[in-house]
Amino acid sequence: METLRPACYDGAMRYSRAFIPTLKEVPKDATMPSHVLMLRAGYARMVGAGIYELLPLGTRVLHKIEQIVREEMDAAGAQELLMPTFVPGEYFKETGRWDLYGPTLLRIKDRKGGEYHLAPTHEEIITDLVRREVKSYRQLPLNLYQIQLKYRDEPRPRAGLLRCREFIMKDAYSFDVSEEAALKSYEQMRDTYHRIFKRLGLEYRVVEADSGAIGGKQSAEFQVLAQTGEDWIVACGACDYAANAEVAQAGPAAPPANGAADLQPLEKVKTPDTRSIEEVVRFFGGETTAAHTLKSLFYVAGEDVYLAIVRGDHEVNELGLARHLGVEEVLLASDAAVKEATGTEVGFVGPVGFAGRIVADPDAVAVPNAIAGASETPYHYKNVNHGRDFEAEVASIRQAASGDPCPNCDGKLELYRGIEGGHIFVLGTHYSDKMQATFLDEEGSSQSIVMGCYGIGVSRLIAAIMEQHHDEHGIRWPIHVAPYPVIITPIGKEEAPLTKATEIYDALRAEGVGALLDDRSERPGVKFKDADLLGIPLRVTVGSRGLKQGTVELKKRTESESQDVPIDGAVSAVLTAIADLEG
RNA sequence: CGGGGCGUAGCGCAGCUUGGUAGCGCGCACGGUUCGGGACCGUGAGGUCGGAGGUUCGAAUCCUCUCGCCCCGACCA
Repeated sequence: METLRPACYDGAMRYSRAFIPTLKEVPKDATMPSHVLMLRAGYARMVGAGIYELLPLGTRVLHKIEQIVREEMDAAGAQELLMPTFVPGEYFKETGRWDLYGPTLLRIKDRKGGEYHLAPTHEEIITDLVRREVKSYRQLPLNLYQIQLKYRDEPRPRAGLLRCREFIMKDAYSFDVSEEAALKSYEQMRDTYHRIFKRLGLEYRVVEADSGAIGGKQSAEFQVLAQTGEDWIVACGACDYAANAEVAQAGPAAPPANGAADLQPLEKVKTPDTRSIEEVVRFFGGETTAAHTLKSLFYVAGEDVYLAIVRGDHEVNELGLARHLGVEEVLLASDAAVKEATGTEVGFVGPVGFAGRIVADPDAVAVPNAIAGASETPYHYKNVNHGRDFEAEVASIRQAASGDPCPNCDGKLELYRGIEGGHIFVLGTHYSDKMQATFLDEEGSSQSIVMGCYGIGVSRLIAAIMEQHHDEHGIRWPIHVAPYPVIITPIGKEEAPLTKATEIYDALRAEGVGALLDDRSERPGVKFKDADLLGIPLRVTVGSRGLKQGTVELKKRTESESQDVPIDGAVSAVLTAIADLEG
């Protein structure tokens, strides 16, 4: 048992000497559970927006998580290294990301005016290292990782450690001789991440995702499920399909109930004060629902304007639209731009008569005799039909929603909120081509190294675990990440409880268990409240009452009842309970 | 970037409308009583009222600018 226990289980501590500044009241700037709890329980403090200091308890949790990550990464054959956070700008300039990253990149000038930045990620830096040192296929494959600070000047840092401008990330990079080999590395990292997330005690889903600014071809996110998460993900109740809502595909939605399937003649109706779909539905009344209407949105990409059409009860997936158009991103046109392009007030634009490029979702073109803006204020058309009244490129550009059919099976999609805890990518030769990171193969010909990259938001996971593991009294750490697995709480004013508690504490230390001994001269209620707030998984209560009967109490943080154990058996009972919680 | 809210003691807040000695609770220090789920009494320490400028005999309070923090939205027609 001793050999299985990581070294960081040690570091037993007397509470009276510990720096654990707890708060009785909820700090006014915190709203999310993890944010409130990390402040109240004395795990972290804010220095500036999105900039935090981890106090001793927070640091211990961080180290526990890091330890798990290291063990699993090392087991997968990855090797830890440490790159700088303060880096010359030339590498990002080489791949174009100096400009691409925009204001999110924290730029610094040195005394000579040289341009530097604080690294938001390290593809360029590590690719540079590898291109200098790796020359032969014999040196591959390689998987290198680090755990260190990252800097991103987020437009809106929020929710404590969940979205920071400075945060701790585990970033790994794989280098392979071929696409197939790279895919194997990717699969191996996926397996490794599964082991890590399970050991961290997290409920999560792996979802298809957009690869975003990192660039690359395939990626998957490890989404920690939490109502407070920023991301929307959809997952099938019946099969494995799961995706970030940004990229989720939905099967065709059920068509709207519509008595008249025959095409009716187009009809223009004066519809004052009907800017929203809701208002349009109310205006037409009767059987009309949002699914009978078409939502027409103008998007701008560069100099071009596009009209996107989705069914009235659906939302445009902007990422999907951008992908269809083959552009980096699309922005919803401003009211003024819409008026300029169409001569119509926002709320009355529609596809009929629009001369530009129209992209319509399959569910939208499937609506017979739809209601849509007439591109004339204040009018709508009734009985708009695709193919007769307007022509559009048909492409799936709507967001998946709860209850949509699964694209892979007969099941239904369900919508969840998630916290992006990890993200793995197949990068291909995106960076190695730009930076000439090549090797000589068996034939002696030069090939681009095929890359993958794999990130885990380590400091974010501290908060993510808290989001999943807390109750109204405080945190409930899974044993593997708890700052201390057990707290020993002597109560009563006599000598005996403290003496006995100290004996147990010393015995546990000797077993390599990092216990917290609450030797403060506080009243029992205070100690119990603090123990619950801190979230220590096990509590041993040593009171004069129990001592008279020769027992102490052992209580799990997740259970309301404690059990009496004989004094002499206390240490082994704790060890058993730890092993039990460790699963 | 846009919109909203908030900056007064370590934390949570009142005072501001109607300008005139800066307050309350928690926490902290000391003394006493208490002691199995955040006790009680007494005494005390602790504040450039986010910052700058202005109006005024006088500004936490009125005016202007500025900085910081939190939340919502990323304009869904």
